[in-house]
Amino acid sequence: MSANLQQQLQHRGHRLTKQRQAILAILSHTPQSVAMIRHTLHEQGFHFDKTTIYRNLHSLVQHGLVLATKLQDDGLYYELASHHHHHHVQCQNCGRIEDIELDEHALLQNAAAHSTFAIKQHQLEFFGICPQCQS
Amino acid sequence: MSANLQQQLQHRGHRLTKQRQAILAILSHTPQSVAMIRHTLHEQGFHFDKTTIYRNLHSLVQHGLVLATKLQDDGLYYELASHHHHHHVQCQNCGRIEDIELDEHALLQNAAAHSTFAIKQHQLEFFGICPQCQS
DNA sequence: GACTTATTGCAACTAAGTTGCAATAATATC
DNA sequence: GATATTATTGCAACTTAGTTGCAATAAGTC
Ligand SMILES: [Mn+2]
Ligand SMILES: [Mn+2]
Ligand SMILES: [Zn+2]
Ligand SMILES: [Zn+2]
Repeated sequence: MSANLQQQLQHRGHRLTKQRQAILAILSHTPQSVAMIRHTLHEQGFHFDKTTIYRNLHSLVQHGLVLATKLQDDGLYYELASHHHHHHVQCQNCGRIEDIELDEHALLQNAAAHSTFAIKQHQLEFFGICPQCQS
Repeated sequence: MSANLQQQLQHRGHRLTKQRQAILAILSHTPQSVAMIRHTLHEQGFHFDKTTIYRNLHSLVQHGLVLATKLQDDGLYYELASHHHHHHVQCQNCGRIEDIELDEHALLQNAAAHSTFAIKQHQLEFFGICPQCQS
């Protein structure tokens, strides 16, 4: 767990419980579902209550340390927020998820040019076949 | 209900029940949640079981007559599939949803240029403030 | 009208996520 | 280190959208 992240947590009055640390240790820049996170925690020998996991994810999102994304299935996927804004591609065959960094400026102009709304945010995910599954 | 739609249904062995007709009559090109659809049905004096509504929406999506979209909240939003591919903007203030037709070619090139996946589909929704809510 | 079978309604169920609360433990203060 | 404060945890009970099995109903066909 980065010193920076730890600072941010404590600065906000968050405590460094072993639950929160374990959860943060599992999160990465690849979005993971709650089921995946819980599964990994179990593999590592942790047996936290689901309530604890949900509450931690929510508060981390609330405080901007973690991002929640919707993908194809139900529920949310969580990833560390420490990267700059980007999107994802998910393999329709194996489920692998990868970051994809678009030309955001082009995207936003494209949108602004076709709507009268003052656009504040967007949600964009791609689906396809990853290199491994192509061959 | 368009003659074309009716044809498609019967061609696929679907029956024109009053339930299915009422549901289709409510659907438009603006995505609606199941709650909204059920609410309108009630207003119109129909009291179909929720099972019937879910099953109809699912089979209509399955057969390509209806599109299901994810927006900000949980659950899916349904709209008629008879338009060409497009996206939506949802007002963060009043909830109003509008179609938005992007330059899809530019979007897909933007994506292809930044990923090694063979991209097959995408999911893109915008959120902002509608003209009415701006003033 | 009689026949076939897609569709409906109902009741029971499932499971993800939430809530209230008393017990616990991380931090601050001395 | 001991003490006080309160964020956080675990548990049990609950909520609620959506699903499933099945017998009754009603489209569509001849
Ligand atoms: Mn990412
Ligand atoms: Mn639309
Ligand atoms: Zn793959
Ligand atoms: Zn509005």
